[in-house]
Amino acid sequence: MVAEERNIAADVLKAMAHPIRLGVIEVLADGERTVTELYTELGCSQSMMSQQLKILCQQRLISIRKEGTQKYCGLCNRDFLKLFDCMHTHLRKFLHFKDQSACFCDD
Amino acid sequence: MVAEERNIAADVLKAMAHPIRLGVIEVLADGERTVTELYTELGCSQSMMSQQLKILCQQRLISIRKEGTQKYCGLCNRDFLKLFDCMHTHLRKFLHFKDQSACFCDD
DNA sequence: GCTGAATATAAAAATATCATAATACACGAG
DNA sequence: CTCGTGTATTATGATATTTTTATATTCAGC
Repeated sequence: MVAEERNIAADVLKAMAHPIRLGVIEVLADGERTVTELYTELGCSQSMMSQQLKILCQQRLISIRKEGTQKYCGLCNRDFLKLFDCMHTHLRKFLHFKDQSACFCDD
Repeated sequence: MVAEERNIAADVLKAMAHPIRLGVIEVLADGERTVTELYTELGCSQSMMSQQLKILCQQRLISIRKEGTQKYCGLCNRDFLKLFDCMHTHLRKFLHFKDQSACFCDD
């Protein structure tokens, strides 16, 4: 990866690096949802959800289609779902270390 | 994933979501490096690198071992390297859409 | 103990992100 | 046309990240 690509990749990752936005991706893995369904299911305000969806959409992580007065959101790239598997494994290890206070760093 | 896990996962992703930190992971995929090698290879200041390495280490993405006056950095979890494959594919699509101005969003 | 190389920390200014509240827009039903 | 529902935008303050500069620490060799 060349430097410019890393800038773009960092922006994509940044778009995923938020609890609500991660939640959206996880929920959408199960299939399309409307905006209302998303903010109800994830327990945040309508405004908050709208803003987070915009960020995900700008990085082409989700797509949005209009149907009447509602909008349906879906995943653009199911490939990134692999991330959740890696993350699960990582968190197990990470939390394990946290419990044991066995840290590689000195913080 | 439950809400608390998503917070932690978001922190891990945030640690990756930076051009230099992505570069570090990419370089370390090839094998251990000293701090000096890293900031030379990636073209940033020593101080900058030291700070970024700390962030990666705190999230257990890299490990650091001391040897004399130097420190050697290595990957903790090669599993996340899959991300670079996903990202490559994604960037190809993303840049394609950018070129074509065929955007799902209205920005 | 002194020096130099490798690395870490602190402080600070610029910028970005987060979260909330208020308001605006779009559209179908009646 | 008006009303209600679904969604978007804007403004704002609080907080966090980024980057640079300056200084500190650590340790091997002399």
